[in-house]
Amino acid sequence: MTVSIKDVAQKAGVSVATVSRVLGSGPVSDALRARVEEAVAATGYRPNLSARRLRSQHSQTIGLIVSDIRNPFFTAVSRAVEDAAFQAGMRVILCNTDENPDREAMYLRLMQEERVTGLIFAPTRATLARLDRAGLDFPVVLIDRSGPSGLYDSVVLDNQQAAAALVGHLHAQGYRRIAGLFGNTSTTAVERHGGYHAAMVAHGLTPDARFVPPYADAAEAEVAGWLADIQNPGAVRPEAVMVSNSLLLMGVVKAVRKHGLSIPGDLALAGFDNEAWTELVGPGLTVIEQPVHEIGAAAMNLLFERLEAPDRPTRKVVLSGTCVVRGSTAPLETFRV
Amino acid sequence: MTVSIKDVAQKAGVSVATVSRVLGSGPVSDALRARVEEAVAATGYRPNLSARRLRSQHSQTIGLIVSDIRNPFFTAVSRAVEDAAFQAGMRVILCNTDENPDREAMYLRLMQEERVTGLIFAPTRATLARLDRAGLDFPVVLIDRSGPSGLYDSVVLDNQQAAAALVGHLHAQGYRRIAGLFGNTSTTAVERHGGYHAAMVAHGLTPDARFVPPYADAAEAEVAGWLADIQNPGAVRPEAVMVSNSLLLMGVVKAVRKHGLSIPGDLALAGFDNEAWTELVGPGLTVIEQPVHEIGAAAMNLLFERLEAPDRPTRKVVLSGTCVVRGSTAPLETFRV
DNA sequence: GCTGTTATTGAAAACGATTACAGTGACGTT
DNA sequence: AACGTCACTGTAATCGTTTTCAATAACAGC
Repeated sequence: MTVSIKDVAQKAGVSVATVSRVLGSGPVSDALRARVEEAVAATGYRPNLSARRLRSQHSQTIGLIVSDIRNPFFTAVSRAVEDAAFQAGMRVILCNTDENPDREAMYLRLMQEERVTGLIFAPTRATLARLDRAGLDFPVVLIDRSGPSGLYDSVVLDNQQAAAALVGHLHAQGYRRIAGLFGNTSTTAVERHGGYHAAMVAHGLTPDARFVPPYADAAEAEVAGWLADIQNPGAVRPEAVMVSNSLLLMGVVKAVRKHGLSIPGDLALAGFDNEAWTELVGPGLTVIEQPVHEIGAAAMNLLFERLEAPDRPTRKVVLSGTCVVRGSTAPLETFRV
Repeated sequence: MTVSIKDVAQKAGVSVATVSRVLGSGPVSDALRARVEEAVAATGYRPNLSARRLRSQHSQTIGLIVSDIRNPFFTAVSRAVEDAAFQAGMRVILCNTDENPDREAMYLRLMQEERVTGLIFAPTRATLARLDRAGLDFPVVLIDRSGPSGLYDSVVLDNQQAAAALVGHLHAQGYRRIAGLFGNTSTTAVERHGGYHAAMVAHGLTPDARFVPPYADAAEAEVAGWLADIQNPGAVRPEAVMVSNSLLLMGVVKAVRKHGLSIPGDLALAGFDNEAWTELVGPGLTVIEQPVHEIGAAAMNLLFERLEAPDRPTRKVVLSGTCVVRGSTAPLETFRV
């Protein structure tokens, strides 16, 4: 049915080797080259990539395993990875794990069966802990999350510094009771909590950290609890909250709106990820902007460099975020006297 | 280096055929099966998918070509497609075309070289017009965009009806000067414009449609033009605008905010795609919610059905959207007497 | 004991490409 | 004239599987 290199060779009256050389790069006389190209066009021949990969032992494929492509951070990263990959003539296999270690294990197995050239991976804490023992025979670059173990190259945000910057900004704007809201599954949240905690202490403030499952609902419920106390003047309610990711941030905004309260009048907000909508909500939300495209591109670079030099020591690329200040953290005194 | 089925066979003292049968499904005695499984575990053997695909002539791969994965609509669809694919033991190759016909052509070629089992494709109008002549030898399901030609299965929203519903809603709320803002590349926009136009005429209103490139900036600039006239009481400015996709909608919101105007007081808004942020912006934005997950799932279903019955007549699955009413289309009389 | 059946098993032929190797002229050198 | 070199070109091995086909053994029926 489908036309193979042999059919092309026959039609052009040459050997398969010659056809292969025309398609790839080898010495072929102009006359034969023309005949072959004509035969290729006439037959509509397309090389079979499975056969090519099998024979050449190069899959030209890189794996990308993230928790959920619907998370805009990973969407942007994946786009950067795919652009870089296709530019280098490689394909990408994208997998969503939903933070489920079983699925992570299954996809790691898949990566081995695909004989991927390399893998870019945002693992859960659980998988990260036993990644050393997975026996992967291709280079891995971790993104977004990474452990202290220097076994793998990685690209991460400077989470400590970013969280500290948000706390510092809120402090400078006059806020003192600054709560922190964090997801309870990723190492990212752990690091951001670290930065939050250190900065609070450094400013002589009392940390007040809450950990919730990484869903908007959970954040909304948590914050709804605080806000219910608003009628009670005696209650000590946070004046501001630092939120460790955009999904939780969305939940917090929902809770505030549902209670008919105002930002930042009743609660100041600062979060992570400069998604398009953060500019449009209320007075605009102050966020840390991650260099998402750079993170994907840097991961690909690390991967390519490691492929060239497998034995160089591993590196951790730490990129810093930018604090985008908007109305959600307006100075306290401008609206409370 | 990497362990092959031959190594496993040798270690277990059996033939490669037996190993293959253990891994797949074939008659193998319990004794040998145990020996093979032990050898597999001991060697850490992983079958080579390229070899398997080459030999079995089944790629177990489906292609997914969209314009940009960062468009939340496609993000959600892709997630649905991937879930369904992995459930069926298949892989997905995801490609972003940026609405560029050259890239579409290149990725179509790639799909042929990968010998994909099937393709799910959101083509530009240009590519759609010559898709018949592409000579693809695998089934294709079109999503989001589709022509009248019944050559391919497709899954689309009932765009005419949805746009008409928005116009009808705006009309019912008391608005009369209702502008329409559409992207100028996709068939989707064409259909939505059709629904808009018909509904306007049906309500005895004068259509006022503008077509812009599908970027937030373009929409923002367009609307900024209208709003500049606000000081001029003689100018006939739209009271409301129906926007044909969420990216443009974002641009419109930006323009209104930048001019310090209010929604819906100065301009009522209705758009497409119920993204999370539309609930949080201003008074909430009225939108048509597309059944995104269903669209992806339906596309996979059509694909699987066609694989089973290649000759059945093509089908077009038309799903209808839901109108989610929010504050951006509050009744005109509530704020203007 | 001979034959037919059943259940396993292995040998070997694909699948469709790349590539090492050898062969063939043509041509220039000595 | 003999020989080395150069530039192509074809033959055949190979990548790691699956699958066809034949071979073998065990066992029942006669």
